[in-house]
Amino acid sequence: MSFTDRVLAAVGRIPKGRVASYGLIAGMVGSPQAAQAVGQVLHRLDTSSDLPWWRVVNSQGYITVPCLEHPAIMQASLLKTEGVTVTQKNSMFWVDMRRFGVNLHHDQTNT
DNA sequence: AAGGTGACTAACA
DNA sequence: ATGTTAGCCACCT
Repeated sequence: MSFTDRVLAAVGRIPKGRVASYGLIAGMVGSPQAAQAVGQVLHRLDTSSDLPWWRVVNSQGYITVPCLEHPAIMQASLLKTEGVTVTQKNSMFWVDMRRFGVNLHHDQTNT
């Protein structure tokens, strides 16, 4: 299974209503230092994909999506739809990782 | 095959 | 505390 496939699988396991950082995903697939590569994978993700790409934000909890196909504002609203509180800070969208981060709280850690 | 890129991070100044 | 710089990793050209 390629790195990409593992990343996609990991993203797919992010529970609804919660978010994960690129770094966390990287760790989940066994490459803690590949956060940027994770972003790379999601960046290439097909628009028609059913993957919950919007549940991924950076380590600070900020939405950093330059992609016009998947605007930050879209990601923000998708998250809100799931019950995630998204705040606007400096014209940027932010999520409190302490409240919605996957690693904290109870987790869904599968295999 | 080699070099450049990016939805990242953590460390420094 | 904020702004910049330097590593890191897999994918694309």
